[in-house]
Amino acid sequence: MKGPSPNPRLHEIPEASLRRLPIYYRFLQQMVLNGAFQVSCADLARGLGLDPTQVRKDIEMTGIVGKPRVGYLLTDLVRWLENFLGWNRPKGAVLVGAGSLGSALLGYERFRSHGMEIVAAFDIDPEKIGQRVHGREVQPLMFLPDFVRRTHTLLGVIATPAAAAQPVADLMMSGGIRAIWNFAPAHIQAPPTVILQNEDLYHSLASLSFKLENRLGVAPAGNGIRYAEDN
Amino acid sequence: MKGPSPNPRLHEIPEASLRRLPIYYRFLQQMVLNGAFQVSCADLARGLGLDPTQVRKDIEMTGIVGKPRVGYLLTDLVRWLENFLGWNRPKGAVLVGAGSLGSALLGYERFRSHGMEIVAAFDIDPEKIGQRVHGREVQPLMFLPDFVRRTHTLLGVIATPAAAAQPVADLMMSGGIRAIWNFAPAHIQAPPTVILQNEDLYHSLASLSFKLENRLGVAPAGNGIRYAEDN
DNA sequence: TAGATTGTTAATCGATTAACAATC
DNA sequence: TAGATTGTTAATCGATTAACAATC
Repeated sequence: MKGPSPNPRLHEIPEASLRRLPIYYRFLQQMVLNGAFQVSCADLARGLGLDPTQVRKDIEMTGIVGKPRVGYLLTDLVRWLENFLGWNRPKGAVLVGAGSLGSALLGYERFRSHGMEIVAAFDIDPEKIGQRVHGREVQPLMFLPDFVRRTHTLLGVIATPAAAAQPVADLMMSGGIRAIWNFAPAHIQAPPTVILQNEDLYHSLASLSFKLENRLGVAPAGNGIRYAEDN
Repeated sequence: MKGPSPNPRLHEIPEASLRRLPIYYRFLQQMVLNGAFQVSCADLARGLGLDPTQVRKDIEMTGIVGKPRVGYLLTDLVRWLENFLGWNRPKGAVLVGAGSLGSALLGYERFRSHGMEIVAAFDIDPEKIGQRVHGREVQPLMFLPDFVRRTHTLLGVIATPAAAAQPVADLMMSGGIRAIWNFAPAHIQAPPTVILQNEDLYHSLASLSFKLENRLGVAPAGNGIRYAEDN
């Protein structure tokens, strides 16, 4: 068995498929705990209530080869996915914004086994600077570019208020950050060379609120605001 | 001007479009602050660096009618979007899990102006029960079904460890919860009558980690784990 | 062998993008 | 009027789903 071979079409892998892999991964880990030692895509589809063809396509996309009529060796598939996603090679990250969300993120110990380790935290608030949050001392924001440059950190996490997001992103990029995980509810402008991933909760909330009213028919009578011009 | 008319195809509105509306909304609010009073889709596209046709389609989808050569009255469009998304009709929600993430979510005051108000928090940990978090007293988890039934709450937020997610979801549904916003890294099984929205950070991390390595070429030499069978 | 599963190709579906007519 | 923008239809693109051959 070999590691994933260099795939010339790596950039063509659909985002949606990438985001489903952790679902499979978690289910596989559960199977390991349950003492299983092999697994088929059909097992995965059944267990998770997903479309079998989709699961097949997603797994196939990672390049692993299975055995017809058998499936995959469980531990092989788990390690394959870890390697495919880079979860066995944690990448250092800096976090800006030691508020409640930032502190919560600093407490996510399992980020490390999922490809990311937050190695330093920064804030602009003198009250927060110097405090220790989950074992890391909050540093002054102005130290960030130098820190990033010195440590060759490529990943930045933004957990600031909306207004600070763009300046913080600029500061990160000035130090050499190449990928930004943005939790602030703000649109960040960045060159296409920088990977930008937004985790804006209000985006989700828009979808959820809309569905709740329209799919469940929960909206109040009248179903709308009234304008003066209404008759 | 009238509110959005009943649209027989509401369920066909693409998720992706729904999730872009908050981006426009925020930009429009900024424009209001800047003193503008009208706006075209082209303005939005330019300002946000998005495809103009896509912005047009998204805005049109909400059913608002504009004026050729002019666009939309800024305040009209802002209110239209608020109404379309249900953001002017906050829906009560219960939260389970008063850990660091749950506490952070309880602190999001602007959820209320985005369609959701967390009206109660629950936990199973005796240490947490009775504590006040951002003005709400943490109640014993066992009180949840009755609370939900009594208050006709339809929305549930899960911010528990993974293992608790499914039982908590079941408890919520037993009380009448119809939509679940799940922040726990776990796959939840629910009937299709329940709206389920997962905010699993590890899904995002999978995508981010993969892109960082493969789009930026950051993976270490060898680019893979080595198995004993390797030559 | 029979049959379940992988591997692969084709068909469908839906979202994005492009083109163009209508309008103020 | 001219021209920018809305409104609408068509074309493209990509992801999902279906079909089927290969394999152990």
